[in-house]
Amino acid sequence: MKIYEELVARGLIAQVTNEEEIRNMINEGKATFYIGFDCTADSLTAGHFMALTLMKRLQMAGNKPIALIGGGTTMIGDPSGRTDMRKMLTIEDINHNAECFKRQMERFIDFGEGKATMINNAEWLLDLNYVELLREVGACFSVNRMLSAECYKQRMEKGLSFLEFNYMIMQSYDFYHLFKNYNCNMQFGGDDQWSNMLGGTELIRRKLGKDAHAMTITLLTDSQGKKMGKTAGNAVWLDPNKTSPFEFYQYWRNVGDADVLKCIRMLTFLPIEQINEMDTWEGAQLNRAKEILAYELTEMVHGKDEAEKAQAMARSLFTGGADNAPTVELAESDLQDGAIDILSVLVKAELVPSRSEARRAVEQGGVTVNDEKITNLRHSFTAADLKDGILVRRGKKNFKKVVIK
RNA sequence: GGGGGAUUUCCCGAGCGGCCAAAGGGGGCAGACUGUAAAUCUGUUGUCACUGACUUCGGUGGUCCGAAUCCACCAUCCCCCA
Repeated sequence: MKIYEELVARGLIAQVTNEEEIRNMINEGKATFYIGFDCTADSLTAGHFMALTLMKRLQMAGNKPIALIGGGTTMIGDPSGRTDMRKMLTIEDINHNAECFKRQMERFIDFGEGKATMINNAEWLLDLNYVELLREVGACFSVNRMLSAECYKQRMEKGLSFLEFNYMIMQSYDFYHLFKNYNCNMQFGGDDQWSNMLGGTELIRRKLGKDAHAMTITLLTDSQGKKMGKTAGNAVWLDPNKTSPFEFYQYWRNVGDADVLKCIRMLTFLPIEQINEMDTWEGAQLNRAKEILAYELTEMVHGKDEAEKAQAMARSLFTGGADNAPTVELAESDLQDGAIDILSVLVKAELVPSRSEARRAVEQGGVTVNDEKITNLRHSFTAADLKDGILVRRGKKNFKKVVIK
């Protein structure tokens, strides 16, 4: 199976400008393509991860990726799919974020000589001259057309600033620039980027009279149509300090039944045949598939050691013992009169954000210590109790081992 | 530039001068049922020294025994006209 067919089989392709040409080009390893990453945070997210795997797949097929860091475009802020304006970031933040992105990407993509390139569009965007740009590029865009673009639709009701309106032009200019200077003939991106990407191919056609291509990746959504890679509004980060390997593992371990196979297909590098076999699994058997998914992804992002640790921790936790639990150390000074009450323990272990929540958790029967339910709010522990450590658990999935130094 | 409207707890959104820590929904958390899933049901959802106290309703002052509610100014956003 050729790469293009594989991408189709994995359900990764959403839209393409010209299927025939793109298929031939990437199957023969002749594409030089780019994917842009705006550095709006100091870590990549699970969402970017899919783009990175795509980059890798294409690289393995002989194509040449360009990872474009959006140091310049981030100054503008992409309004696509947003209902309100992004917070404006300072140039320092953007540079810092770009650095973080760079480090994370290097783990996945081989940027060795001639294999892949990483560029920052700040290099050319920041020096643009306004009037020159208007005459050079602005003349090629029709405001009427731009306004009808899908990515601005939502914003037409709530308001769209001129700043953000220009995002499409910046992104188009990127493609034009890369096409001219790096022989980049194709752009990939999330499906929400489609209109921005077409802006680029259009610009290239107008300015240079040549064809460039664009292809979008299916947005990873769950069975209810919600974007995946988020928990309660927070992104699942690739940075282990922002989302621990265990949390990362658990996120994928807990995806819904309806979504497991889709995730495995789209995100992992397991052979298609193997995935198709799993397709027949159902019911509780899917739990096995979820473990595979979680392990595979954690391994790619955090390495084999971390993946194994996370898996062992998850297994032991849910089957009784929990030797691998994250440990919290208390000091002698945390005790009062030689003891510490359960509420304080919960707060100190960061299992709850406040004593009030600790109280509620206990009152509702959600707190367990060494597998015994605690119902007494005043239940307390002495230094002797804590010497060997106690396993404190809030709800089913949050737990810490608490020990005294 | 002129006129009008808005700003409430994580989000949306209701709020009469005292009965407002503030309706309702969403989301979150916990419990039951399960398979660490989904759906469903129940409870809960400002903080603390928790049958009580304290801090919240864009900001700052003011009126009043008492203000999310009234007044003044400031800030931000939206709409209409130009």
